[in-house]
Amino acid sequence: MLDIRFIRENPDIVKTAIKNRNMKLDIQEVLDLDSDRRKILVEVEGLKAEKNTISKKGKPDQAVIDKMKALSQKVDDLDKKVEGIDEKLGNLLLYIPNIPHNSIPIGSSENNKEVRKWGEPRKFDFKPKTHIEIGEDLDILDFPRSSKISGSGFCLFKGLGALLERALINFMLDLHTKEHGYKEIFPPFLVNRASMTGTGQLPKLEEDMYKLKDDELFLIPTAEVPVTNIHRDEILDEPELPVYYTAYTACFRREAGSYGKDTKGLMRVHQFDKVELVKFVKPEASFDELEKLLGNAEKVLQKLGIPYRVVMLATGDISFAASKCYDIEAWTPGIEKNLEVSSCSNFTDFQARRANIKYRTKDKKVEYVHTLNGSGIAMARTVVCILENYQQKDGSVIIPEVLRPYMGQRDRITKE
RNA sequence: GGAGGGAUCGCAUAGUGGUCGAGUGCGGCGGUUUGCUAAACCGCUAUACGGUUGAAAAGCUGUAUCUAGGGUUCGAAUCCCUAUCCCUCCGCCA
Repeated sequence: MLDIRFIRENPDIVKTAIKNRNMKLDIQEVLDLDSDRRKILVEVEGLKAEKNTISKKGKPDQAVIDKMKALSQKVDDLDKKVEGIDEKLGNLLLYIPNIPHNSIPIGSSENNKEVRKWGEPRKFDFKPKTHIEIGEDLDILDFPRSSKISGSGFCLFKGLGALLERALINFMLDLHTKEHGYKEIFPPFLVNRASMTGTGQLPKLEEDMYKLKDDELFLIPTAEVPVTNIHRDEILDEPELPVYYTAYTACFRREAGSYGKDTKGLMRVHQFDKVELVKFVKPEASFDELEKLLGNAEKVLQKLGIPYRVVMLATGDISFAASKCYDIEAWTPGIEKNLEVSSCSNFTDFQARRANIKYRTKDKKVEYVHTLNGSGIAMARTVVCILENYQQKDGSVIIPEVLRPYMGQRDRITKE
């Protein structure tokens, strides 16, 4: 959410931001409502002041009571008007996106900018199989049965496949806690509406979320939601910052409207595991912190030995709440794609304002923190990368060295 | 699922219809005193949204906020209703 005062004072910046995001949104109504609201506030607050003065005098006579009744009636009417405006205004503000940072390219996804590449795609002396074929041949992935149990878009890991999944989670959490200074969190997987609104999933993306109708709870689409909301409605002290959290959670996404896209195998599933990185930082540090966060996520792929590229997203491609965002795309030789395995974003004060997360500076001022998050990294697609990049001619898969301690020192996955 | 009890300023507590513009203690910040530390003493101590002065820093001022939302009343922290959360007990349960 943007600050209404910022919009009032910088309408052109907001309009440009909306245009650069290729969105159609008119902010004139917001400006009009805001100025109406302030006019009425002046009037109603004056009347309330008068009421307060009278009621402080103690027991009134009949004339005063009559006057107060009339005043109360006026105040009620005006209060209702303000309430109506507040509701409309609040709703409109929730649909105004963050201002993209001036360091990112303007335009649609075609203007995304590759900032670096790491690693060389492996050369195969045989035709590489897809992870689906590898998984079936090794009997570590079972799609027919996951469909039977749950439906399409789910996966069932078996044996060393299940162990690989668990090894990846533990490896990533250890890396981020021991080497990158994050505190480990294990949050609830079900959250309330206030949390979903705080991080920006609601109200816009409600149809993408799994919802428990009887309890008004949502399955989390990412650990970002519960972890960022840890500090919702709080004022942190400056010395506490920066706060770094990492969390493993399962993530649940309906993927409504994406039927037919990447539906094969593990590329787009309704439930997947992810290790997430979340930061709360001082405003002046947030763009440096984004680079560090990105580096932390890249480190996972480097240690796993999977080639990738880093892409800076253009104004039309970054998410609603983000000011700047990098995607990490890993190369997968079987399905021959660059798969997005991580997305690292700086939300500046956009989420903090929505979720009301602040900090108190040394000279006692209260300001919004900046929030960031990034996948560090998403599991299902990482499994795709490992299986396809490390497959051997004999059908086995070499286990990357860093994972071996988590897999009983085993060095390859073979059919059991 | 059932029965009770509770939620007040960072923490602890006082407050059962107007003098609450929320008291007190602790903590925190600033000051006095001091060779240093402590103690003692004095002062300050939240957030949001407006208005206004100012170049700005900042100040002055209004309104709202005693978990949240409704209601009663001329007037609500206080009375009533609902929701949420916490605690105790019973039942069920990994």
